[in-house]
Amino acid sequence: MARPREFDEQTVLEAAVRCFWHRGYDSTSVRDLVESTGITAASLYNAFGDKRALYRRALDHYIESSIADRIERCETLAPRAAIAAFFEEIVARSLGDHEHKGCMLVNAALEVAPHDPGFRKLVADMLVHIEDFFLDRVRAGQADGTITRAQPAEMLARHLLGVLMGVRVLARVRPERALLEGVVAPALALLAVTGGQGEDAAARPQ
Amino acid sequence: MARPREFDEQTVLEAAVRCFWHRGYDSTSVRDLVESTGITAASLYNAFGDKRALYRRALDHYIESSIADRIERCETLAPRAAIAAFFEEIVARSLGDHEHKGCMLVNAALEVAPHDPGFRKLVADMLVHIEDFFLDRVRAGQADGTITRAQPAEMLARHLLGVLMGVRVLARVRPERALLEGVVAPALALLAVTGGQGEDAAARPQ
DNA sequence: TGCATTCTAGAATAAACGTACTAAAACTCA
DNA sequence: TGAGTTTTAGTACGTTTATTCTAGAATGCA
Repeated sequence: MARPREFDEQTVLEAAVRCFWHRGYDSTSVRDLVESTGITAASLYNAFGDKRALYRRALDHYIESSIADRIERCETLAPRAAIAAFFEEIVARSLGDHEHKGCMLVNAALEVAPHDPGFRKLVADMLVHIEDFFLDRVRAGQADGTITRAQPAEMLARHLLGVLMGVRVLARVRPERALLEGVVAPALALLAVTGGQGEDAAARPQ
Repeated sequence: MARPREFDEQTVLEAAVRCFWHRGYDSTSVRDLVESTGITAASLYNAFGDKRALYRRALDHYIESSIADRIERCETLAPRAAIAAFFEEIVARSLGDHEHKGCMLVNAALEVAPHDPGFRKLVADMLVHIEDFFLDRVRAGQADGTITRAQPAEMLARHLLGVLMGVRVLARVRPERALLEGVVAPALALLAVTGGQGEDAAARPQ
């Protein structure tokens, strides 16, 4: 009934992610996007609306392919292992990120979320989702005795979320292994069952 | 010998800080700066060079008046109190920041530092300075027995720096007291001397 | 084979951008 | 007071921005 697209939407989206991830929303021009996606501005506007809508699609794509995927891979592991694996992957990725792109979600949290309610909700919801992953694993660990009950699961989960954000920020400016691992290690140690005060109450499950 | 300035450089700098802090570097136009500082573009270029140089001056001013000042106020307190007071102030400020401006240094860490070696060094050095403040207080606490020796001071300091960055990011998207305090509380609890394993070696100083 | 539709390419648009220029005004020192 | 200097105010400059328009090419269905 009509002429079919010559470009693959998925491929274009991935190129857009690369652009926005690397330079952020404002510093990425439509010209950059045209060059990097290989399609013309007209096709781009026709297919995605405007620059902001394309950014939204790119961010969604990043979240799905990067974050949601990582959570899915970790959430089936044993509690402590899940959390440790999650952070190990983050540190490894951060150290391998020689362009200092960081995490596109964290970048969005600082660049677009504070001034745009739509994006703010998107980012906030995703942060809740990550927090829920931590919460689920902490609760499971507290239930099976592998994670301390000296502090409420909710608090530990929030702490882990905060540490995650911290690693993502620091990695963009000081991508040093000792620093990033130093940030994470105490958080993991904190989860350990010490046998000291506060653990007694946790001796009997539930 | 010449006509004196009609504007006060300090006042202009403070207005520039407000602009850049609120909207970041890219989203702040020279017209915004002209409007907000009250001086003309010519005066602005004459006095500060170009937009980037003005941003640099504004960031320096922010660092000096906001961060360095806070560290100065806290570093004379007792070890645990210093760290607790530091975070209390951060959380209070974050919750009172209804424009979601966050911390200008953290914003710079994500917007300009990754692509500009000059700014990257400035931000990195400042992060080291904050880390050193934590390190100094942790060491003092370990020396007088008020902070755990279960983990090396360097690691605890790095962890605290990471948590600080995390709070600053989260506050811009989810400025909820429970969340921010939940991020911080376990970090403070971590510093406590538990009397459990690892503390024995710390019984005798040095 | 044609008609309707939707694609592509590239030029064109208007607004906003950082910056530079011109001229007048205001000050200090001789 | 006048020479010299630097600040002002306002405008103008050349880019770059996001977006749209005008063609023409390519397809599916009748």
